[in-house]
Amino acid sequence: MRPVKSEPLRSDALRNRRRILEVAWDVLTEHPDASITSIARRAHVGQGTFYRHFPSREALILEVYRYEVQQVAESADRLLATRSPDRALREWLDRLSCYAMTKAGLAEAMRKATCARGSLAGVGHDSVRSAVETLLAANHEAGTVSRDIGADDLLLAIAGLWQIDPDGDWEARARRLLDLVVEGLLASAPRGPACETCGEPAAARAAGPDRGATGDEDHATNGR
Amino acid sequence: MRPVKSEPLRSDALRNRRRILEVAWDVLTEHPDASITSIARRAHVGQGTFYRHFPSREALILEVYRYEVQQVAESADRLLATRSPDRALREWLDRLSCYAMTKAGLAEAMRKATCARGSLAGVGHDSVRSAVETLLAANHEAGTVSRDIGADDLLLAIAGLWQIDPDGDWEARARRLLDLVVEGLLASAPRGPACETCGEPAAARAAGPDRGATGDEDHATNGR
DNA sequence: TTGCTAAGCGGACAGCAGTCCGCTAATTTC
DNA sequence: GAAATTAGCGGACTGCTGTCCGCTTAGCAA
Repeated sequence: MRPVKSEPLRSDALRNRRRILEVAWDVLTEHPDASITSIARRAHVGQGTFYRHFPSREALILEVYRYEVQQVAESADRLLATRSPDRALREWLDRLSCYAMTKAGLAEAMRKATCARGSLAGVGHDSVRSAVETLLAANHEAGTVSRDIGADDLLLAIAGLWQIDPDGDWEARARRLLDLVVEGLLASAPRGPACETCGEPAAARAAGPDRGATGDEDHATNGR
Repeated sequence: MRPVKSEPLRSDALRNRRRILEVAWDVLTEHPDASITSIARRAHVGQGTFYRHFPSREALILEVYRYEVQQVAESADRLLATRSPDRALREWLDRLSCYAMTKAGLAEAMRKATCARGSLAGVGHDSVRSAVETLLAANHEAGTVSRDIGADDLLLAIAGLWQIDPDGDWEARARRLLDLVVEGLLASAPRGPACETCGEPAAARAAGPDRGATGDEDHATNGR
């Protein structure tokens, strides 16, 4: 218990922690479902040591990918600065899913972490969650999404993402899912969804599924 | 392996199977996360026997609640007979979530079963899946939902349902989730939801520019 | 009834998650 | 530097999932 970084760790503890993370990174990128036991063994630490640092498998994985996840989370602000709130939201979701899918094991972790009921609000998700909150807030402000919809609701709606098999044609499935979710979000807009013909609040619709040039923004690749 | 009901079971096998199901029902209603071992023990069968009948925990649970799940699944037809396709879909989804929530342990099983990647297409889900297909087909026909959206997509979209804590205020959360999903579905409609201002349909935008009307179903998703 | 055969049994077993606790050694105090 | 104090260590242990395989016995044929 107590994985929270409270007081400064003792030197050997810090060394162990780092070693575990290194080994975990190596092992997990190759065998996403390697056992905790094997990781502990390869890091030359006892089970007890492992669990003191990472209370659960998901805690480990989220920590391993923390830096990179944070990158994605932080890109929300940049997206909001250069795009309309709805487009920003959609692109961010694309990035999130893309990242989760390509980083083998992470999707799994997200899934499990979300699966462990209640832990959604738990460890490491915080950065993602707050990113979602920021994006939603901007959309609330712009009137593109109903204020009735909170971060929890959105996270729940995209829960399906973590179930997609990263080895299959995840791109198409993820796109269809996000299309659907985003359509739903925009349809909830206080000003109502767009109408092409009379052009009323059509702006809301802008975030089309095609998303051609995502080019510029760095895709937060490769951490560490 | 081979839980598929192929040839008629030998009498003792049948007896064991029934006994396991009985015990499982009792135990699971009281302790939704009772261990397989304990169920096997209380049913006076060996582990091997248990696993021969039910290859996984989820298989057991889905079998335990099979009759009731089937009831829900079958209600789809009745709903379709008395309501518009979109209303039928929505009401059915409400029923499904309501049932899953109130039947402690089932939500859990659904979650796990869906969580175990790939097994979505697996055991027991068949009745639910085909109900979804029926409902979607009706909506495709009526033009209320884009043909691009298949049963898999919908099941993915409502994956969040199984994550909701049945002990919390699941009703509100489920409602918001389903509102969102259904809005998204209807927004994808080829004829689109009518525009209040000018009455024109918002048109085909939702389906996405690429891959226009592919026509038929069989999304040929999910390889492997 | 008796014997044959394979379907089915069940417990031993391997491997894992997660806990516990006596021991070790890093750090602090003098 | 030595003693005292704990933070931290690590492996034994519990209980679980899922597999395997030698034994039992249901079902059948004569």
